[in-house]
Amino acid sequence: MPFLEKKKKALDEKSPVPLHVQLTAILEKQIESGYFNKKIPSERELMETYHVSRSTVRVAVLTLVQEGILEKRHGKGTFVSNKPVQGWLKITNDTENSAEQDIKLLDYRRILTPDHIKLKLEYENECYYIERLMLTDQTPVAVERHYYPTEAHIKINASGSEQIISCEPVNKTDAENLKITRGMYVLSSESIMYSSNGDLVEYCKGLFRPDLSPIHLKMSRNTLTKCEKRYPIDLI
Amino acid sequence: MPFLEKKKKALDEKSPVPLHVQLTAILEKQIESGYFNKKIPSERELMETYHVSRSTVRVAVLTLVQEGILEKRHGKGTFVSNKPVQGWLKITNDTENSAEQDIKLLDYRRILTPDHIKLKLEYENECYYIERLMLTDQTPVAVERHYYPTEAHIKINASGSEQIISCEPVNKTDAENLKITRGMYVLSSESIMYSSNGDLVEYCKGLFRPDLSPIHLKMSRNTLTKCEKRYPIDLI
DNA sequence: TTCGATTTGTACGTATGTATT
DNA sequence: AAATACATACGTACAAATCGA
Repeated sequence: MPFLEKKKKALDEKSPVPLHVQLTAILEKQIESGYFNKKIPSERELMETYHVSRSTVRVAVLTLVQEGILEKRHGKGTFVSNKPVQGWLKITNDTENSAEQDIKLLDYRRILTPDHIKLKLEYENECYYIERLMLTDQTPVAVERHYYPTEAHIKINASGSEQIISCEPVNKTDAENLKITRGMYVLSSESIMYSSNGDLVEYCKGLFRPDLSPIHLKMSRNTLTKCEKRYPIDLI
Repeated sequence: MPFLEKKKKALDEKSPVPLHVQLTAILEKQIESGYFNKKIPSERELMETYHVSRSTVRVAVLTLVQEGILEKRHGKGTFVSNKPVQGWLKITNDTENSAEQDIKLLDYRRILTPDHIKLKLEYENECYYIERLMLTDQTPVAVERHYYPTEAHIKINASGSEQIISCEPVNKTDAENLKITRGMYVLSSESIMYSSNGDLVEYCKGLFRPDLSPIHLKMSRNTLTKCEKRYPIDLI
């Protein structure tokens, strides 16, 4: 029987896995569990808690910064990032930033999960449904349909997503909303977002007028550098 | 008149800009100029050359590693990355990896630059033109049209790109090649790739059958994690 | 195969600078 | 002005991977 060891957080110096990797893992778990509200302990505090040097702490923290999980602010501290995973597909309304953006709520209710969504929502029977019309200078440019699991936390930050882009003929209602003729095609974007523990957070399907809102990606060697904005999702 | 100073590479300790930032800039320039063939000097050599500590060298190199410009290999050294920027849009042929991929060359010649491309190719009068048909299991799924500046180096690595995705009605020839009926819509992807010094390397327009090859993006918080493959571009 | 040399990885320590509160 | 937090920079030492003699 082991001694009374309540200090579960301790690094194993004899382990072949490096100290900074162990520390990274501990921090990541604590962050996921919501143990830190927004700010994590300072480098000095982490040094003392885990009996490691400052450089070890810095490497561990840096790893999580690179993964987008933490953010450092000089003179202030290190904070849990609330940068969501969404926001990579920039809708380049040809009319530039000066344009007036607007969102019109078309529908919002709790519904029985449609069959074709069920698979993606992990077979939940009910879900929340939001349908919105996006406008730029009073011109409709997109329709978005969001589906959320009923027990999902509101305002959770997604940590991963998948997106499938295609095009398809528009149906009657959407055509009317987008003010285009029936039979025209629209750009479609299906996206599924996951939380850090793998749960599904949201399924969304967007239909875009290809003439008014193509999808614009800007990339450098390692990352997407400029696809800042998707329409924000503010749950009521 | 300045003294005879051939030693252009020296860091300014009194400068407000950190040493590791200065070193990063020097290395980046040398890399771009092709000064290093593949391997850059070891950490020890850089320490001695620039009279800085190992940690300073490591920070500078790490910066370039994060930007995807360098790659480290334990026990071997640090190397100039040749990971190209292309290869982010994964064409998810619904028929999986097992499927037989094929490319049919439709056209390849030197042409007068079409007007609508001229702007993108920086007003060059002539360019190389390649038109290819992509097939999966003998089924045509996409048409790609590549335009290269005539004096561009072959097999250069792009370091940045922009991509615009939309959809449009297909013309007669493309419809025949893709074996779809005229009037149908296709997914279109315009992409422009730049070299590290900002020169344009390639302009490409791809037309995809939306039913057979939607565009699939997989993302984590900071990066695209799984959009490995675009059709390889092997110049004859 | 073994051994040494080289190179990056890990980890410690110390000191000082700069931003924020 | 002082305390706190991260940034920069120096130093040392040993471990682990690689390669060639």
